[in-house]
Amino acid sequence: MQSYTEENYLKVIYHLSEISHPVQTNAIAERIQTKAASVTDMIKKLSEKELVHYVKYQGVTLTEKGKLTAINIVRKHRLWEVFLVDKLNFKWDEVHEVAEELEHIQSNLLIERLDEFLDFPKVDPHGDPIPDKHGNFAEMTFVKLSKLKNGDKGNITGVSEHSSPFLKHLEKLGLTLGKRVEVVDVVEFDGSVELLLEQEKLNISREVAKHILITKN
Amino acid sequence: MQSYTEENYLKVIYHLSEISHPVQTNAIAERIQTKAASVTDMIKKLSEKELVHYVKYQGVTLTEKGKLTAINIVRKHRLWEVFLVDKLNFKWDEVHEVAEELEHIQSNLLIERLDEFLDFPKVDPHGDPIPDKHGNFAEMTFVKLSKLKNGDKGNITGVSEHSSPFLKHLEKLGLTLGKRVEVVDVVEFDGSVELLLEQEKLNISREVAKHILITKN
DNA sequence: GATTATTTTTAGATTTGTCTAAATTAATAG
DNA sequence: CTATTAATTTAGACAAATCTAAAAATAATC
Repeated sequence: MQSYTEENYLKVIYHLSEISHPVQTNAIAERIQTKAASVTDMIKKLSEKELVHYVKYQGVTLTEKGKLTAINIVRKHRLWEVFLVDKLNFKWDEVHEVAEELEHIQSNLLIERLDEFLDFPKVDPHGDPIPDKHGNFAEMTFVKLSKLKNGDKGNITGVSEHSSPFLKHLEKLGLTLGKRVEVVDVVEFDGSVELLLEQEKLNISREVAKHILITKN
Repeated sequence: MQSYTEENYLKVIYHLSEISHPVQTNAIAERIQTKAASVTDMIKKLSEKELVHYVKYQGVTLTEKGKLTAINIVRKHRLWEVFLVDKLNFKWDEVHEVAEELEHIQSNLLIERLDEFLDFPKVDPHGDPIPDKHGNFAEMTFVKLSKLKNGDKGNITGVSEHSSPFLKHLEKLGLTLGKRVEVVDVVEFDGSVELLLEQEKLNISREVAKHILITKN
């Protein structure tokens, strides 16, 4: 059993692993809002518990055991987000902080029952995949909207940026999960994208397009 | 804002206040599974924060501020219990430990939405009253089953003992919340009670009868 | 009312997670 | 390849919550 704090470190290392391998001390410190020295201390502890591989000055990677623990926390986080949005009418930009707390509740029965109650969702309200109880993710087949060509069509199935300002912006534009879009034109000058959404034309910056995930069809 | 630990102390002091006034150090230590010395330390801290009145060697009582905090935790605990039983099909003897964790989640929005989602329940799965967001309890009008006389009728509306063995025992006898019972005879010899429950006769010990709460009608 | 017994408190130590400041290692630039 | 900069680690300290052992206060008993 790990402490609340240890769980947070594992989760952060897991997420950062998708960007850089191995994960460096400073990156963790920034995400966890703490100092590099504190991170070093905690990494040593996690290393003794065989949850991470650690080589001085080289950064950390999760062991199989650590990865499973981290994935389980991600599973709980995302299931709670679905609960908050689907059952308690939270908006998709309001769920993160509360889910950060709920993800640490210890009860396998609770989480399996919650999964069932929510009808075994495959993605959270941001389109991020929810692993099953064994830590397996369903295959996801989306591409960044910024990679589409003129005439390409598809549904919005996720976002790769979860800040409230970004999500609110998408909300205002009507670009929410499940919506169908068609690329009318990719502007050569600035890379911005001209879209067709429910018969309406709209233009989004390349920066925004990069963070919208599309399942082509 | 209080820590997880401070919240637990306040909750325990609140519950013990219903038995003895003021609450003594040892009683708290036993409930919190810690040592008397640790309790003294924490009480001093809570006293400095003006959450309890504390006089050395005389025990503690909650201040108005401390009482409100405690009631809010009780509110959260009981609402989560309703959620677990009504929505996730937990049994009434399975909910306590999980609710002990969930009661510390910090989010007013969450708890108000949960209250709404559960349709503003007035009692938890054990019949204990759920205070509203201002800390007010609905008036409860029940008596111990052991106080009823021959011929008295009423509905089971609560229990005053929450241990799993006791609840499982009631479950097996069919004595669950809402059930209507009639007292056929109070046995003079041992104080045991002969009941009529759905046309079936059954006998329960005085010890059990003392912990079943009845609304007469 | 003096003497035990019980309860509570103090004093000092421990653990977990954090910090600052200094030292060390690695990376980068000339 | 050396000098500078950046990242990381060590050493020592601190706050929160706990503990043990001893001292102090209160309660119970003869």
